[in-house]
Amino acid sequence: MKSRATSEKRRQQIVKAAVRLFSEKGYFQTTIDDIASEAGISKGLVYRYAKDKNALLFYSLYVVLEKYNKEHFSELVQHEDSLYALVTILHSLCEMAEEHIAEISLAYHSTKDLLAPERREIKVFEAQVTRLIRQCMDATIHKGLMRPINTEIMSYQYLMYAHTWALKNWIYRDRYSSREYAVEGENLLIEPFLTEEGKKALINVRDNVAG
Amino acid sequence: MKSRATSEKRRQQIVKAAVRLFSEKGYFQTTIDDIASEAGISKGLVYRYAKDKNALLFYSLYVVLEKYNKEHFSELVQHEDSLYALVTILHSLCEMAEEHIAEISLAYHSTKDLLAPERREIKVFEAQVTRLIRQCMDATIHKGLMRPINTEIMSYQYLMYAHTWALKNWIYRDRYSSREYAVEGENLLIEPFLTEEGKKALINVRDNVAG
Amino acid sequence: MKSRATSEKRRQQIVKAAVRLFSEKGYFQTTIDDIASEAGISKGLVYRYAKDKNALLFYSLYVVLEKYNKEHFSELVQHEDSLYALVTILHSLCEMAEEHIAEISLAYHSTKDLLAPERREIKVFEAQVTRLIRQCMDATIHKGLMRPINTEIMSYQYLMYAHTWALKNWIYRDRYSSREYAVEGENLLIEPFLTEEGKKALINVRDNVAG
Amino acid sequence: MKSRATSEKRRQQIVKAAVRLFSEKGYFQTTIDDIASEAGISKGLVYRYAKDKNALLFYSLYVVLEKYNKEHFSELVQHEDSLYALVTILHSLCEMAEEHIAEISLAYHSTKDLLAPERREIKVFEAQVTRLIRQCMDATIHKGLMRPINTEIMSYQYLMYAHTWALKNWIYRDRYSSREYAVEGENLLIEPFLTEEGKKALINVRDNVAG
DNA sequence: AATGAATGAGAATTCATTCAT
DNA sequence: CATGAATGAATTCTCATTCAT
Repeated sequence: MKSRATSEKRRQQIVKAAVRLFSEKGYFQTTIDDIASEAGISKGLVYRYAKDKNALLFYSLYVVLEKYNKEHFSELVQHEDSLYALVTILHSLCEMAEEHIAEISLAYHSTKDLLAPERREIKVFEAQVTRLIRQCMDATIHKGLMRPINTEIMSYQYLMYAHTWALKNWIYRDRYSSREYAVEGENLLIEPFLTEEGKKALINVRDNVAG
Repeated sequence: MKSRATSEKRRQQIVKAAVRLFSEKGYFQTTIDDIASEAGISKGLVYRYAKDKNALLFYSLYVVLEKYNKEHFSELVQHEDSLYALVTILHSLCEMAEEHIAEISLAYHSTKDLLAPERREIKVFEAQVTRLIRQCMDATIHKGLMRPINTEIMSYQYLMYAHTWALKNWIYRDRYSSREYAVEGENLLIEPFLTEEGKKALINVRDNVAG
Repeated sequence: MKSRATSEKRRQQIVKAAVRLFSEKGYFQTTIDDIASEAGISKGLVYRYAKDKNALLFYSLYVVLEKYNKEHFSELVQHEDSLYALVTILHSLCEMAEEHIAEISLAYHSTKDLLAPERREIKVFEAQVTRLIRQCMDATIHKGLMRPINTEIMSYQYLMYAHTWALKNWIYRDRYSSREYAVEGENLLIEPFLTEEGKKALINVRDNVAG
Repeated sequence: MKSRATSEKRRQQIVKAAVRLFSEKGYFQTTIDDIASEAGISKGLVYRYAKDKNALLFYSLYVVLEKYNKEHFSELVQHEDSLYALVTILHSLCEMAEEHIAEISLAYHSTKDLLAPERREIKVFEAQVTRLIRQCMDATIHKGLMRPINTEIMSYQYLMYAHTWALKNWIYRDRYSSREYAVEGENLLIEPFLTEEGKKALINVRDNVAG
C-alpha cells in the first residue's frame, strides 16, 4: 500500500495540471489526456483520483476557494483593528490574485461548465468571502473611521478589484507589481471613504503593514 | 431570389440565437443544431451565414462590443461637460449591463474559446471603451472637478462595476434595479473623488440626468 | 427530405446487421463499428436510428417476437379445429426457428444484457406466445381429443422444442430438415397425448397440413 | 508457505465467485475487480489462479458440467433397471437445475463468450450427458418397456425440460417445487411412451424412488 | 504470496461539417 | 436557397493486465 502522503501528492499533481490547462485552454478544450501528460501520468490513473472530468473541474475550483476561506481571512475578521484587517485583506486578495491567476481566470470562465449542484456549492463558498469583507467594513464604519457607505455592494468591489488584476492581467502585467496594484487599491477603495480620524488611523496601519 | 434585407434579417436571427445559447450554455455545449432550431432554420443553412462555429462566436462577441462603442459613448466624450459624460457613461454601462446580461456573460466566459487572431481583435475593441472612460476622467480632473487619481486603473473599475451587475446578477437581482445600482455606483466610484467644486457640479449633473 | 420508405429501409438494414452480429459474436463483442460496416454505413449514422447500443439490442429482440405474435398465431387460435391449430403452430414454430436461428439464439444469450425495463417488456411478449399455445391445448382437451395434461408446463415445452432446433442447431443441421424435425415433434409432443378419437382426428389434420 | 490445500480452497473460492457473478451479471459486465471483491481477495491475486478472464469463464463452465457428469449418471446407466435409471436421471436433472440455477443460466448465456477451442470442449462435454440419457432410453425400448421413438431428439428434450426450470425459473418458482416439476416431467416425457408392461414397471419404480 | 497503483488499448458516443437532393 | 442524411475525427471513460513493493 502506497502511503497516504504519496496518494495526496498525486492528487495535487493532477489538480495542479488540471487548473493550469483548464485556465489556459478552457475546460472543453482540455482533454483528459492533456491533463495526464501534464501531470506525467497515464490517462487511466486520472480516474482513480476523480470520478470524471467534471469532478476534476470542481476540485480545481474548490481548491482555490478553500485557500481564500481557510487562509487568514476568518482570523483577520476577529482582529480588533478592523481597518487594519480591511487593508490587509485587500493586500492578501491582490497577492493571491497574483499567485493564482490561472485559478481565478478558471473560476470566471468555467463555473458555468459545472453541473448545477456543484455550481451552487461554489457560489456559496464565494459568498462567504464577501461576507467577511463586509463585516470588516461595517465594523470600521461603526467605529467612526469610515463614513457610511453601501457595504453590500462595496465588499464585492473589493473582490472584483483583485480579480481584475488576474482577469485583465495582460494590461497590468508590465505596469504594476501586484503589490503596487494593492497600494493603488487602497487609494481607490479605502482611503476616499475614511473619516478624518480614519485617515489618521490609516497612516498607522500602513506603517504596520509596511513594517 | 430573396432580397438582401431578408438575408440580413436571417443573419441577425442566427446571431441572436447564438448569443442566447452561447451565453446560456456556453460555447462548447451549444451545438449548431441547437442554434439552427432556436433560429427556426436548418443546420445546413447556418453555414451560409457563418464559415464555421467559431466565426459564429466571433460575430456574437463582436455584436456585443459594437453596441458599447457605437451607441453613444464616442459622442459623449466630445461633450464639454466631462463630469456629465462620466455620470452618463456609468448609467449607460449599467443600463446596458441590464439589457445585455447574456452578452456580457458570454464575453467573460467564451472569449477564450476564440482562435488567437479573433481574440486579439476583441481585446482591442474592449480597450477602446476603457480609453473613452479614461479620457472623460482625465478631462474632469484637468478641470479641477476631480482630484488626481490613477485613471488607468479606475477607468477599468467603472467597466467592472457595470459588468459585476451582469456577472453576479443573482446577488443583486432582487435587491436593486439597475438604475438604483447605477446611483450607488456614483456614490462609490465618482462622488468620493470629486473636489468641493466637483461636488457642486455633480448636483447639477444629477438634476440634468434625472430630468 | 428522404422518403419515409428509405428511412425505414435503413432501419431494417441496421437491425438486420445488428441481429446478425449480436447473435454471432454476442452483444458485448460486437462494436457499433462492426454493425455500421456490416450495414454498409458509417458509425455515426447508426445513432440516428438507435439512441444507443442497448436500444439496438432491444429492437433486435423486439423484431423477432413481433413476428411470433403478429404472424399467424392469434388467428389460428380462433380456428374451430383446435387440433389443427396445435399442429400448425408446432410447424410454424419450427419453420420460424429455421428462419430465425440467429434471432432466437440472440434472445437466449442476450436478454440479460438489456436494461431492466426493456427486459421486462420482452418477457411479457414471450408470455403471450405461450398463452396462445396453451389455449389451443385446453380447447383440444375440452373436446375430448387429448387427455388431460399439465398444459401450463407442456405449452412451454412446445416452444422449447422449436427453440432447441435453433439453439442446438449444430447437432441437427445435418440430420433433419426443419420440416422433418417438426414431424418428429408431432410424434413426441402431440400424438402420445391424444385420445383414440384424437388420433383419428390427427390423421385428417395431417392430410390437410400436407396438402 | 501455504499448503496445497489452502491454495485449492482459494481456487474454489474464486471460481465460486466467478460463477455467481458471471451468471448474475454476465461475463462482460463482471469485472475482475468484482470477482476479487466477492472472493475477498485482491485483483492481482486472481491472476495466480487463472491465466486471464476468459480462462476463469472456462473454469466456471467446466465446473458446472463436471457436476453433471461426475455426480451419479455414469453409474446409473450401468444399472440393470434402465427405466429406474431414466426416472432417476430426470429427477436428478431437475434437482440439479434447482440447485444450480446460476450455473445453468451461465452455461446458456456465456458459452458464446468463450474462445473457439474452449467452446468446442464444452460442447463435447454437454454431448456426453445426452448420450447417457439416450443409452437408458434405448435399453428401455429394447426391453419392450417403451415403444420405439426418436431417442436422438427425445434425449435432448429431457435435458431441455430440466434446463427450462432453471432458465424460466421466474415462471415456475411460485407454482411448483422442483420435485413436483420432476413428477410432472415423468407424466409428459416418460409415461406416455411406455408400453403396457412399461407402465406396470413404472409403478414399481415410483415406489422405489419415493421410498 | 499478496496488494493495488499504473498503464493503455479499445469502445461508445457526440457533433461540426459536407453535400446530394 | 434550404434541407437533413451521412461522415468520421475526436473524446471520454472502462477495465484487463502487469509489476514494483
